[in-house]
Amino acid sequence: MTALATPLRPRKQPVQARSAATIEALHTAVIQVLTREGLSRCTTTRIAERAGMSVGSVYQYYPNRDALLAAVLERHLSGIADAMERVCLDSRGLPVARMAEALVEGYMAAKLRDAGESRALYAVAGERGGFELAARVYKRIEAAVTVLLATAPDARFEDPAMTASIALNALVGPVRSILDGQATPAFEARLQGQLVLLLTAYLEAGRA
Amino acid sequence: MTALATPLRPRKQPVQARSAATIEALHTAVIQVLTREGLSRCTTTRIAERAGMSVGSVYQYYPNRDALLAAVLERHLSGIADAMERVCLDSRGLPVARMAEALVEGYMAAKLRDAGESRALYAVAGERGGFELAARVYKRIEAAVTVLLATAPDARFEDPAMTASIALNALVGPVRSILDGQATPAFEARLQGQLVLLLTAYLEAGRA
DNA sequence: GTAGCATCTGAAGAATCCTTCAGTTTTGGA
DNA sequence: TCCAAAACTGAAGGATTCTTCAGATGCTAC
Repeated sequence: MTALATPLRPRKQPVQARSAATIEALHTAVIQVLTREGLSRCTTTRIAERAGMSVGSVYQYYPNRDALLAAVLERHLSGIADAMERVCLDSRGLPVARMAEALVEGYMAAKLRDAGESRALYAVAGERGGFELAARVYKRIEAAVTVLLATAPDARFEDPAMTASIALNALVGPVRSILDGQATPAFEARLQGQLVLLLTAYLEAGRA
Repeated sequence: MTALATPLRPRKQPVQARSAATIEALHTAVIQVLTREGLSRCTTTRIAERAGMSVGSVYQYYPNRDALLAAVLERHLSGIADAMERVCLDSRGLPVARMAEALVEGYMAAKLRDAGESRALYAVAGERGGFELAARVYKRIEAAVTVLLATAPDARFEDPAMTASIALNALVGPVRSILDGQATPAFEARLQGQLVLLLTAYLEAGRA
């Protein structure tokens, strides 16, 4: 809610190799505790125990619990954004139908790669700096998609930024619904087809 | 996570008029504390204080904090579902383009009517019974939309249930993005137009 | 091999929180 | 008017949690 930017930053950078491993263990422990216990029981003690270290070590790298959770969320979201930016670069100049395909496949792949992680972090994204963090990362992706749309040979959009925003956000809900309920690969495939249809129809209908 | 159905139920029904008022005050207090303090600081004491009553009173109606939060969330979601079911009834037999309009307008109206409430409850929906509760309510809406789609004179869908699910979930993301960032009414209107375009294009493209 | 920095440990203080319950106040009907 | 049931009160027990810090341990460069 308030400006918690500074105290949400990590505390120090790893110097030796083992500390990098510690941070890694910490991050995966967060995911595990989150899925097994839920956000409210995702406590520093439990995280440390799961990571096989002492509570004190946690505070060596993060000034408080929220900073740790924010770091894990940020890494996750950054990964998604990286993947999407790559997709956008690789799809420049394609017809919009192909862009739709690429965007859907890229987003689904990125989110479903570590389904557990994605699922677990939804709760974190709904609190504290989570909102702002997620919003910032989505802006990144939106910007990339906006640029991408401008390169389409078979379409020109009146307001590419808004089109990009709608297109992206339209994927969020359906993909999350897969993650919440557990879907079979077969169902996922059908759903991917439907999402491609959704985006393609929207993009083709929306060109000026 | 685990089966907490029973202890999440309210504890007793109001008999006198004042107790109904108490419950009402409790619910609005939850929303207020939620928006002002966030989920983790949305404590029984703070809620009671905000509602102008003693902590004990809270436990007269709800067996625990989670049950109270679940009740508030349930009422909110039920309201959305009611509105959407009404929209579906009122739109039977219309061409799919009109259905798309009605669905978008109905959903946006329902969610934005109490924007603060919607915003506040996203956090609650991401924890505990929130998942299941939200899933259940969305199933209700999906069912209504599925039935609605079958009445379209200008389209027949191969898998109406999936089409309904995609269409609905596609609205979730964009509308939430409005709620998170604060949007001007002008922007909301433009966005509504885009969502109508999105749904219309999808439904018209998806008819068998 | 050893000095010195990097990491780790984990008990303990301080702060909340959830929930209960014995007792008080209010209400509505007889 | 009066009383039994309904509501409400709020201090206190029991349980967690977050965070710190003084000391132990591991690593690496010299």
